[in-house]
Amino acid sequence: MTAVTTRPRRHDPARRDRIIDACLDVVAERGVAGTTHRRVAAAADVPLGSMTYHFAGMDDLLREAFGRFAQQAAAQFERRMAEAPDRDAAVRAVVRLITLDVFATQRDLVLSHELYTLAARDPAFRTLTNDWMRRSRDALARHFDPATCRVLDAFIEGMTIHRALDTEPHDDVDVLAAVRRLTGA
Amino acid sequence: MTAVTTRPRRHDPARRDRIIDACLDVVAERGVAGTTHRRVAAAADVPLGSMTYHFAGMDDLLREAFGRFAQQAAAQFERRMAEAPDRDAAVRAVVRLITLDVFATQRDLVLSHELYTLAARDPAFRTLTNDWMRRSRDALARHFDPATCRVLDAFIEGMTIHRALDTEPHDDVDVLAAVRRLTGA
DNA sequence: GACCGCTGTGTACGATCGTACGCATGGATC
DNA sequence: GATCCATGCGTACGATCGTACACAGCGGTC
Repeated sequence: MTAVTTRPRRHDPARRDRIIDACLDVVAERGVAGTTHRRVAAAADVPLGSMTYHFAGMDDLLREAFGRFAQQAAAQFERRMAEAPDRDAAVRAVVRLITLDVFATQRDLVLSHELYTLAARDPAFRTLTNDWMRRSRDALARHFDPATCRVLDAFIEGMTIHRALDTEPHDDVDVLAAVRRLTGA
Repeated sequence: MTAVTTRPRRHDPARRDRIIDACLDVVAERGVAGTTHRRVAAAADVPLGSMTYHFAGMDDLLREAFGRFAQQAAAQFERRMAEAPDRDAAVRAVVRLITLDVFATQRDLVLSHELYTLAARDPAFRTLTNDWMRRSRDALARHFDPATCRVLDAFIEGMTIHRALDTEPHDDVDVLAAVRRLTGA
């Protein structure tokens, strides 16, 4: 019935993108466990039928969504590191990444954990995290040797997680000292 | 009908424990997303009704299960560190933790990630990770100063994750060097 | 040994899920 | 402007979920 509403539906290339973004929103809010086709469709304001039309299934959608997330996170990391003119500036950039930048928002923290959780079980998602890690290390490689890049990247990871989950106050000076020691600066 | 089978059902205190352990098994295998009352009941070999009898809901069960997991993981960490007689031995113990011990099994890796994911969203689970982190730091405190304990704990975390997710070969010598630098040894 | 209350279980119900499938719709072709 | 076909949507179905609730059966009490 009705059909009185405007129908500019034909050929909307942004629709698929909107679904992917909405999927990340739903995952951030309810977790992968609580992410359903219906909820994503509602968040993206598309009909339920669009879900199975654009994506083979939930796994397919999640792969695309987290691919986009990892891509954006890596790009942001690269941008931050590219701004550092020299080694000392790179050290301070790393400290800044840990103390406030990357997972400043609860959303990004949750999404990265959800991705790691998927990657821990599913090799398809592990390629996403591997690419992300490689790009991070490459971004660091402009200023540090390969072995240092590896441990430094892991250190950033661990510090970010701990600072996000820990309720106790943090001392940024300690982070700077640790990065200096780790990089031999 | 039937009722011919033996029925030693009365007062089985191990049943509740078995459900908790089975819950961890199911989570490790299918993720929190795929963990249902029915699957846990089947894994624990208890009737479905037992689920709601022993636990208020899935959240309640997960809290207990991950509480046990975090408790066991912390105890294992403490045990490993307690074996180190001096500072140098502690450094080598940390390296061993990173390179092979803690998350040697895929199961533990998956479970810890699932816990972090829950903690990132739910404060109730965050207290579990906080206790775990505090115990880890306290175990390290026998050999290192507080600031070092914090960054070292985070480094262990990050390295463990990266080594578990990364497909490239790892160099344990680099890890030793990094821990030495980080601890000022 | 008859009775009773509590512990634990079986089952059924309503909600919600993913997915298949028929059809509306609007641009392309002549 | 009539026809056709691919794109995209609405809906309905079967499966599976969490949970409520009636009741079975054993240990304690007299």
